[in-house]
Amino acid sequence: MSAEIDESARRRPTRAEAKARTRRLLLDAAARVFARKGFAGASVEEIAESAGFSIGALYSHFGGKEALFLALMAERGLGRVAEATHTLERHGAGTGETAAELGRLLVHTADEDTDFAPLQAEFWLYAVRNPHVLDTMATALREPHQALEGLIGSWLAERGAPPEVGAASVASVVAALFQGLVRQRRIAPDSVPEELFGQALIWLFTGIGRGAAATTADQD
Amino acid sequence: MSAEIDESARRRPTRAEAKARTRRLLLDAAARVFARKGFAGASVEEIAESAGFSIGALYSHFGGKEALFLALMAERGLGRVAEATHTLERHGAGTGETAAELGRLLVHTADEDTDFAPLQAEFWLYAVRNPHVLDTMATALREPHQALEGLIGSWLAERGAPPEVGAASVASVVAALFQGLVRQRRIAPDSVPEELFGQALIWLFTGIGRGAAATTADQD
DNA sequence: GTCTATACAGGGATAGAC
DNA sequence: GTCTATCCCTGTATAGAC
Repeated sequence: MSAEIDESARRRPTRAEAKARTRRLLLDAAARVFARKGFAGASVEEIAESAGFSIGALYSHFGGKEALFLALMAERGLGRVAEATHTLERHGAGTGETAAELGRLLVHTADEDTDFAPLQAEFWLYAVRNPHVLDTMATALREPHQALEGLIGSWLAERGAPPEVGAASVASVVAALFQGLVRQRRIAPDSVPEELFGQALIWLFTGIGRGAAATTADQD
Repeated sequence: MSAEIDESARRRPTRAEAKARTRRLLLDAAARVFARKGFAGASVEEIAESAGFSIGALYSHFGGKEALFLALMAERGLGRVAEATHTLERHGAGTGETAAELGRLLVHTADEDTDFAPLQAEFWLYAVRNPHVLDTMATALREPHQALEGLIGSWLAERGAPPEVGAASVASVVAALFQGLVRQRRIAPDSVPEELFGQALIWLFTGIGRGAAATTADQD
């Protein structure tokens, strides 16, 4: 995990580096504990101990429990979603290969990165309950959402989609679908097989490509 | 809300009726408070007072905070989703009219029934964190999910979808999409316009009807 | 910067009166 | 059945030592 740190830095960490390391370890621990116990259910003691420090260190770096939570939200708003989007850029649109890739992404998020979805849910709940952090949340979401939007814009162009179809709307649909399926898989895995996400996107993009218009009745 | 109770019952409520009424009021209050404060953040005192009773009454009807929460989960697992599905049965598949109806359903759920989504999130988090209630949650979900599945089965048949397309999978996709869009709308309303849910379903069903197969590459 | 010790508040649960 | 009073644990936050 810290293999990238070069030798000199490892031998003589400066105070600033040590401080930054403590901060990072506290944030990692906070992500784990908040995901597993929730914001209200988590105690600062458990977070500090899980990071290998004491309560005092936590209060020194962050003002308290809420400040720590908000810092986490700002720094890791959407986890590794940016990377995932980048991965997808290597592929075309709606092919079987992309679908398989997306299936693996969903399975990994739901079954292996088990802290991701609960932490996202905690962030969402906190934002909904505290209107003054709604903006923070919306801001954290904007960047990855726009990355997805750009990617989808290319896909739409490749497939010759009608110009009325906005990439932003399609991006919202894709993101909603992903989050919804991940959560559903956690409580009823059988109802969300690995291929479903990719399959749904194929359906979606096929439908868009075939010019199903907004207010138009079906063509039967 | 209690307009259906006949006159005689209103004049002389038996002890059993009074008890049932207290229980219902406590459950209503619990739904409100749990939605607004979360499971850990809610206090039994606030729930009891919000219902117009004291802590003692709550402990008499339910064993405690957790038992109350679980009772709520079992009784209202998915809120008014069953009714919503029933509403949709009055319409055909993928028409502009149905789309408009679905848009209104989403807007109502996101903007007006403001306690719904947070309460669902609390249920989900609790189930994910306490494996022994995962079954309870899955069970509460099965019935409405099957209703949706039946509805979608008819739609698929009407539109002449390929037989490989399973109604269960499509139902998962539709449910995931709905939940995802509702949550997204709460933090960034502009990114989820009223028509989006209906529009997405039109895309989806058009794609399915045009025979976009699972592992088949696109037909360009 | 990080630790230990402590003050202080909040809330879950129970006992007994009515 | 419902209420009031109380016990006791947990957890946040702070103060001062090193």
